[in-house]
Amino acid sequence: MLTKKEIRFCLDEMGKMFPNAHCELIHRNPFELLIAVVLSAQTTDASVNKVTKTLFQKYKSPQDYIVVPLEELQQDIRSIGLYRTKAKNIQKLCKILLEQYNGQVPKSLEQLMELPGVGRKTANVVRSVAFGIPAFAVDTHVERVSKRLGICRWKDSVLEVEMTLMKKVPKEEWSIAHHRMIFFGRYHCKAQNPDCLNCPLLSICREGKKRTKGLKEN
DNA sequence: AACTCGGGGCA
DNA sequence: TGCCCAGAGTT
Repeated sequence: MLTKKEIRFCLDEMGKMFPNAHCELIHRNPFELLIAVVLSAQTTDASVNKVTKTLFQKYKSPQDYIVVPLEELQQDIRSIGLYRTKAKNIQKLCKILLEQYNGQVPKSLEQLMELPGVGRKTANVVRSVAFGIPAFAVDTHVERVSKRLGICRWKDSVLEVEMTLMKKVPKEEWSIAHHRMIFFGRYHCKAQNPDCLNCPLLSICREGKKRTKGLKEN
């Protein structure tokens, strides 16, 4: 398992590789971010941004989403994966915001996770990005990178990965660390055929050493 | 823990 | 055209 110092080294190197790592979803307020993140499940941020660019001109508030027929909302987000269920969830979610939270987005993890279409990852992104609350959103990139590097164990659940990261990374850095790991995972430490030979983290990466064994010249 | 849901992007 | 990518919810 990597030490805190080794993890810091990793995060610093990721910062050099991706100095502009940040949340890529378009949003101007917590409500729009919540919608954007719910739409982003199992979908790339680029696809979501294509949809929200026009969506947010038409729908400004929770009321706007529930006064239209479900079919209309579904058509408006048709180009992303799982759009039928996502439209249903957004209407249910908007009703809950109006009925229970005076139309505002709640801030607690528990309240967010009770909303339909909002799981742990989505709730943590909203807390971190919209409200500036320290949170570690573990998506597939963060999970893969953590496991390959050796920050956590291969068999760890998503929750265990999150707990380990929160324990080993200073709280003030959770937000930037999670964005760096996402960029690192998406563009460099890819799921398929990662370029370990050209990775600045190879010297301490558990998986990288295994993968490059016998491949290195000399 | 395994399965389902359903698009876009890329080879 | 077929393979890979990205989470939540249900059993």
